[in-house]
Amino acid sequence: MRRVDRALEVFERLLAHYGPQRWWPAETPFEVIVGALLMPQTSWRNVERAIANLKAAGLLDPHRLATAPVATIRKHVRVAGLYRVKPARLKAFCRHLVASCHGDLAAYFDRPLDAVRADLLRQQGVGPETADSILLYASEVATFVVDAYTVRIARRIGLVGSDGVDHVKTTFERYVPRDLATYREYHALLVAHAKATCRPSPRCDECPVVDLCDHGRKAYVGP
DNA sequence: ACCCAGGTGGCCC
DNA sequence: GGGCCACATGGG
Repeated sequence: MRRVDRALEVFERLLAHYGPQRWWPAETPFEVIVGALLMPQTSWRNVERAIANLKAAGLLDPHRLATAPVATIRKHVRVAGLYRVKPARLKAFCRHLVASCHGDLAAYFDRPLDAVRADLLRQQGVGPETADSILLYASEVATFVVDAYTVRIARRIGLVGSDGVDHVKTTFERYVPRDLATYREYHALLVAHAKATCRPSPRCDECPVVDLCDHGRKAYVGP
């Protein structure tokens, strides 16, 4: 099977098996950004708790976070771990938002894509995955988000070899039509699938794309 | 008592 | 530029 067909069939089968995921689980674009900054190496459950704490304290707002003491922010987001870096990143990002666009996200995103992405990558704690997550789910840019799960699954289904993140991203973007809803859904489905079966010790008999995988066979290359 | 989580930044070579 | 490593909480 050609790789383009495989990429599309896997999407269809994941969608059929898991159903629409309705990602990103946040109420506003700003919440998406806060969640993305709190996410690294942390379970979504704890990120949700941290966001709920900020909301309850009336701090879930660019201006409020930009001026709140880091110690105060830390008190609320400690549950998300890495508390010596994440609160500072959160505040710094919000200060940047206020300084560059008065906290108006629509204005922030209203620039050429390359400029926005480069600006995101300059912010503390924002790497390629966080930047693309923000663009895809907080803005409306059809860019393919590649996280550790995506790399692992892409290798399992034979879409790529032992290539790096950049190659995985360009591969998906070449084979999957550049459609916002599709990119959002595909990434959400890959995470759902990873959490369900495609962990380092997968249950092959439960995998909905098992005949496209090499679970338990030598062709599998991954962490 | 381990190991892991939807990465990132700072090292070192 | 690639290959390590610390980071910190909460859950399996």
